Amino acid sequence: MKNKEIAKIFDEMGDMLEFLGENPFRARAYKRASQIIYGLPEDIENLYKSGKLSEIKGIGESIIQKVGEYLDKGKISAYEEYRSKIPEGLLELLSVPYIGPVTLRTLYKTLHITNFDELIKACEDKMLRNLPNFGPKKEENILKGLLRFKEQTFRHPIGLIYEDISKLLEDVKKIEGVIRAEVAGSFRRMKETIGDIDILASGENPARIIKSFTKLPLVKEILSEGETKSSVLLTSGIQADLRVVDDISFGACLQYFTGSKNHNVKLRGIAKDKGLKINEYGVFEGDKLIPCPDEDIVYRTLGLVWIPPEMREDNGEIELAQKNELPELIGYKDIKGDVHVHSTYSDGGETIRAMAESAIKKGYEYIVITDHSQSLKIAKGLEIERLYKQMEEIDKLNKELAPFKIFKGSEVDIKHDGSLDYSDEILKKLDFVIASIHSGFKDDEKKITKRVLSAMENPYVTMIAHPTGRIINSRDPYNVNIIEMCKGASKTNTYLEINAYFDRLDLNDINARIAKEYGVKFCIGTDSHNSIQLNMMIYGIGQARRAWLTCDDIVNSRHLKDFEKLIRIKRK
DNA sequence: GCCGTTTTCGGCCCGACTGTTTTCAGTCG
Repeated sequence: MKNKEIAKIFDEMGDMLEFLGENPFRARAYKRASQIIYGLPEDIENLYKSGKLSEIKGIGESIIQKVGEYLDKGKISAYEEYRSKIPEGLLELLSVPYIGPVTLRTLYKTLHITNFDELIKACEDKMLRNLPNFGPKKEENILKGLLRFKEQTFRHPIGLIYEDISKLLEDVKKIEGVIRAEVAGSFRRMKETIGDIDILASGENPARIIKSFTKLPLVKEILSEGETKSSVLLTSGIQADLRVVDDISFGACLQYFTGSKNHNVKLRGIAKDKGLKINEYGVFEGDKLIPCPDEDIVYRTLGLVWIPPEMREDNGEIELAQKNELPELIGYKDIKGDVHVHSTYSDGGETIRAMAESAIKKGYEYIVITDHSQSLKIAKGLEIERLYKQMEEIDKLNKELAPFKIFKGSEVDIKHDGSLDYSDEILKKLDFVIASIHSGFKDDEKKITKRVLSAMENPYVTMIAHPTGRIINSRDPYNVNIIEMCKGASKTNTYLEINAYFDRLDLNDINARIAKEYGVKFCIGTDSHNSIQLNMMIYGIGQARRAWLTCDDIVNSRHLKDFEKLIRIKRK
């Protein structure tokens, strides 16, 4: 599937046009097309061939022609032409704070800057301050931005900063004069990674609230401080922004700062068509303010129903909200049990009993213990003897802990030839078999897809875990053909996992949405190796909500009895 | 470059903050 690579080219073309000083709306059109293509729940090649690409808003004649050119020849001549005009690596500087297209163009044309190191040197040599519209302060900021950029090139996985953010929010809520406070931005949309933290507060005397905010213990450096808005750098190195408004504008402001940008741009377009104007203070009819203390009023005023934040990416959710046809997403409390849990039998840190008791405390009805299989020596994979011993222990515990149920499972390796790490005779004895790839990540598409497909053909395999193997900020997905995998899963009634572990979150939102189109059902599993990690379930649910999944799609949102039936469905 | 039951041309979201200016350009979200 070439969606991602094509999206990347159009994104870059947008940057190039901006840099070259072309019509900014043309640049934006490319970027928009890029985002649309990136989020497509279907293979772009199919859409192109069936002529359905032209039905998508934001994709016009010129983009379609270029998509065709890429599918045909593997490159786009317009892109190649722009690229020949711009030094390699120069556009990376657009990601540096304080450097936009205009600044970069000036730097390139006057000082002939073409990369990161040259720009650092120019700043240190004080070469920037005498350029038109530059000064010492701007030079200093750019240097700071460069150093910050060098330190922190990755976005933060949501699971790593969730607790920090919750703590910061608590601190903001305690500031004198604050009436309400919420975290907005990509955090509220439950994106798998977070760039910076957006906090929104309402209260009287915003300037005083801003002042208190900049003095919170977590704050390392103040980047900007105004009457209603401030940006700071936290001790953890993450940027946090606070915006303070009157309580009557809280809903409008929360809507506005939750984004995404594309979602908001479209909403504003709708407002405009209705003769209204939206900004962070509310909806305006001429000069008349329609107060929006709560977010749903913004949507209602525009003739829409309220849209869950996780869906706000302008991927079709606005059109559904206009028709009141939004799916009822799985809720954060709808999961009835965890299907991917390790114990001390393999590489987990706690006993089966400890994990089960923690699950009971969370209100779960069941868990599936899925320790590694024999050949994964590095993780103390279970030889058959120990697997039997584990089964006995689970039987005993189940008598004691009923009606809570521990299912006997295993995370079984898919070997290089596509066979599984236990024989069918053994697998038959388990309630829930996870098959997953832990080796041969570099296999080509054909081979790795075949491995996964043949695992799914096995009647005892219940689910494929972390189906693309990617690790956020660390390992690219292996080259499995998503569409073939989805077809296979659907055909064989094999579930696909949404792995909730903070740096996996795999399937991700886009792939899970594609899978749903093919009729695939899912389980969300935390891959926990200790009881605290059971809490990561929320990140998996967030990813599922971003994929528009409902309880009907998620097998472990079912109560024990139904779940038990659904995990046996293949064996009949 | 995209879009349009008012338009096939002329629009394209909107405001805060900073640093440079002396009324505004650039960046950011």
